[in-house]
Amino acid sequence: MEEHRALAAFGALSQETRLRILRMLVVAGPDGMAAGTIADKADVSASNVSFHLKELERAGLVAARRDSRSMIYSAQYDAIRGIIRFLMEDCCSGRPEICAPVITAAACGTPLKA
Amino acid sequence: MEEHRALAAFGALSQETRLRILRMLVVAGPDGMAAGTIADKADVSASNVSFHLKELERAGLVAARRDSRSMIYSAQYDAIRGIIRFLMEDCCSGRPEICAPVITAAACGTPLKA
DNA sequence: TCGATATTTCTAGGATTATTGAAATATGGA
DNA sequence: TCCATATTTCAATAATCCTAGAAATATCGA
Repeated sequence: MEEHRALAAFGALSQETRLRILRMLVVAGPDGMAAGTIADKADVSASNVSFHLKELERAGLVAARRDSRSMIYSAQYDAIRGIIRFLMEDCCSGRPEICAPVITAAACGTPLKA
Repeated sequence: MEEHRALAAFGALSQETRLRILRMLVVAGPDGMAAGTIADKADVSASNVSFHLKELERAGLVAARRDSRSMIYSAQYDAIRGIIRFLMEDCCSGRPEICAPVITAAACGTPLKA
């Protein structure tokens, strides 16, 4: 991931409503959620959710598709992976000891050797 | 890492100059770098570098200490780890398959089983 | 076609953030 | 003490971002 895209992604993640939306979409999975449903659950107005969804889309973190009258938004896992990787490469390239603990410890709750 | 701190960290990382500074400081290691040196290498004015360093400090990504006439700034590895972990927990809690590839693939260039 | 639903676009505002240069503060050495 | 160095603070400006509501667009069903 080039710096330019990383900057956009960090900018998109630095806003409370957007972070909340992205989290919801990650949990929702590939099926995604309709804009209206997102607005309801995130408790923001239609035009505001549209603004933030566009921002997330511009950053490549979500994708949109139309389903009848609804617009369905879904998280772009590749992009999320991209940011994590960007951070890791950025620190690890200089200081591998930074990431090592995260990798061995976190491991997404899934034991690495399982 | 609570959401509040994560938002601040993402905000700090979403600016070109600050991202550049943090990368330099990660490479510099625990010894850190003087504000003036950072300003030179990042090619920004003294007051501007001060502004951005304060922003990074507010986000907990760097720490400052005085050494004679210079202020030495150094990257806070714990905080960097914190963001990576935050992203991983956020996605992996809902969808473990997102992070798995990053963990097995990236691994900071260090083979996991070495 | 008409009306209802779902969402986006536009406009205007207020708020936050970034940049600049000048002035202020802190430190060390002559 | 005085001067030079290193950095921060301040004030003003420019730029960007967020929010809200009204109007516009798209889709569906009657």
